[in-house]
Amino acid sequence: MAPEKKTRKRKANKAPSIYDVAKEARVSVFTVSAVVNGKSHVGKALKQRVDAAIQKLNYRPNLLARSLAARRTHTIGIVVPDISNPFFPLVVRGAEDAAQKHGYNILLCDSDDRPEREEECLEVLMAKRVDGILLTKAPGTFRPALRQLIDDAKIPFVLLMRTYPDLTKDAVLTDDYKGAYEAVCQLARAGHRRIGLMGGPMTISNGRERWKGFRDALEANGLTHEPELVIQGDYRIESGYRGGHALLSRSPDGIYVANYLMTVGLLKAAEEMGMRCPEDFGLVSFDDYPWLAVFRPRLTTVELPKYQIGFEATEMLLARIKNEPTRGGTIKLAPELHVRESCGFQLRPGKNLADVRNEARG
Amino acid sequence: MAPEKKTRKRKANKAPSIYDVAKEARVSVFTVSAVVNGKSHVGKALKQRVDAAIQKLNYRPNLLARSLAARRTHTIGIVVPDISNPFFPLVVRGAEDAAQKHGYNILLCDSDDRPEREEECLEVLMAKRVDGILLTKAPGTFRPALRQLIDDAKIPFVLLMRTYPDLTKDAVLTDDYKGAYEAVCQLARAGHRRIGLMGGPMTISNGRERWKGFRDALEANGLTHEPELVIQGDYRIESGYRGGHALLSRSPDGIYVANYLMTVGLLKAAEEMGMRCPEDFGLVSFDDYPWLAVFRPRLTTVELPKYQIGFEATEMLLARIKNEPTRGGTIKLAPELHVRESCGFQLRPGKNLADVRNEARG
DNA sequence: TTGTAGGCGTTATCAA
DNA sequence: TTGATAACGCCTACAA
Repeated sequence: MAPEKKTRKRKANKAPSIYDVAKEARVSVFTVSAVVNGKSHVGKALKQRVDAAIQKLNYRPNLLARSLAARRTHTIGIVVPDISNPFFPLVVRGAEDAAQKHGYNILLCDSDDRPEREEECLEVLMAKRVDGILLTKAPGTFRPALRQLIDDAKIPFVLLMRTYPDLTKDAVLTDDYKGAYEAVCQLARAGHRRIGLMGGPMTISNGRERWKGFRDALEANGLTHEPELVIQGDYRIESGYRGGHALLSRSPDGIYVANYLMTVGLLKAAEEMGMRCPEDFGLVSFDDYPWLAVFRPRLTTVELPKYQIGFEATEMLLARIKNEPTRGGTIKLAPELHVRESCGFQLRPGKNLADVRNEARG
Repeated sequence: MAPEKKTRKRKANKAPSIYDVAKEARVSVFTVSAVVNGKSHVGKALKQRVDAAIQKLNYRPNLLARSLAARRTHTIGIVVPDISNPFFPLVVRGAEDAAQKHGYNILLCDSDDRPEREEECLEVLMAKRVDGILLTKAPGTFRPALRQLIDDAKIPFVLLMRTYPDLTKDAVLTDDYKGAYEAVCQLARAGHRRIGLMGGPMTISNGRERWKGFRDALEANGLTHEPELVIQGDYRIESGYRGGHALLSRSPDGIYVANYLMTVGLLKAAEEMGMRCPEDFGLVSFDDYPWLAVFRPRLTTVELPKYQIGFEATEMLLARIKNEPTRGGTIKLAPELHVRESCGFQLRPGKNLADVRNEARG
């Protein structure tokens, strides 16, 4: 028996494949592939036939199949603690813009800063064969099996906002030490002496950095470090609220809060306690937002370049993916102090702080 | 010549495949597949051998290959105008939670409300064979070729926040008409008579709905509709800022703003013009956020259940994907009025509005 | 219950 | 320049 030529089933009301195009144009699939990808040189005539067939069938390559064959998905994963924390949307937007510029897409995951969920996210991202991962590391270290998986996959990671040296040195951070240092100096400059800290988790690198900046700034300003004025939160509103109650009851005259959500919680606590900012306490917060310029109290903040973080991290990741001779490593972006009323800068030296407060009250 | 048995190359320092597991466990790939997917009944002994092999090799199925074969990616696409608009993160979070619950992931795209970008997003999502798409439609209609693609792909869509009947009736919306109506009624209740609108684009369904609600509420309260007090923006800060300057210069005593970002812009304009809220104009805004309860002016808002929008839309989409006998159709979620000081409710009837204003000024 | 072999839609290798 | 055909890694009839 003569071996019949293998025939592909003709499409039955499903999306056309490269075979359908090849048949329509009376060429081989190779030729179609070459035309579609602009590789190899295809003769004018053939190319036109192929283009016509593509047009006629409204053909679009199946990127899944392409990814499987080419071992490249043109998709990157991004794991953030919580996209609904207003800090991250701009980071993600920066990442998306950079990715899109290079023809990549973004698979988004929220870890809620929980190690188990983070692990699930990473597993599925790797199983879906993303080309690289942007990670804002949750507290804790990877389990060995996961670590093994990551090593086997040889997939590049770039860290966002938080270090995790065991995994990689490639990271885009902000200079949190400096930011916190400047925040506290601003409070000191405004005349505050008993300065409290509503800080982040010490299990997170930037929680530690911000704490160090706070501590060193106290010292540099000749202020004493009072342990009871230091509270550790988890960057969520609720912890800022509870911490705010505790902290404010100890009457600090200035407070540095390590992120925006905790500031919101703390202000709620202040209100419940009938304490006003900046009349009763000065405040400097991390993260700035457009609306902070129009609401009162107008917050003095240390702005972090969120968009840039996402954008540069993605550029770095793509460079790794494409194996470009890259300066990877750790990038530290500069924070920027936005001075507004909440720090109490109106209360300048020369005027006694207590007096000004009484005026404000009266 | 005896046909040699087809042999798969052994893994050379790359992720183990189902073949490697099969070899290790001395079974066929079918058995491995059956064990991994929990289908079919596999004998105790074999199952144990397979499990051991999986463990030993730290095997994870390649989801790309699975998707190609099973024609199901367990990934859904979501297209929003801009994830950095604070309205959308919670929507996306709701979608992610629902998706994750069912073992799905999310591919995120920003359209910037530009039709060309929206088209690119949709094309690539479909090319990557997502199982379904959540879409916040940009203004304008689809080009025929895109429409063709969508029809050919037979992929389910669920619309978010904005209708587009030509595509599908499946949508999760908010009752924007009612929300706007109530917002304006609240302004009227607070004693305002010349009420202005800082609205959204009339090219977007909810822009029209909110406008209608505004108009009808004016009429229901016996107020006249003054065209010069109606301004159309695009839901961005900048348009609220420009519109705010224009609108405030016409001295309305109450303003309804159709979204949060435009409110931020309008408040900035007010500040530049030296006008205070609520003393100089009452304000009701759409969208609520946790921080609006702690900053001044405390905004009266019409809250939209953002998280629920994303969550329910995803549930609906997944029902379609799984071909469940579903009540699809259009869901309208109820908005919720949060009354705070910005609307001027302190200025109750009985007290003359102008008088109260003078008090506040004095 | 378990194995064999073909298909999913590309890319990539090697001849022609 | 082109074409035939084997990967890519998994699922799934159909057989045994």
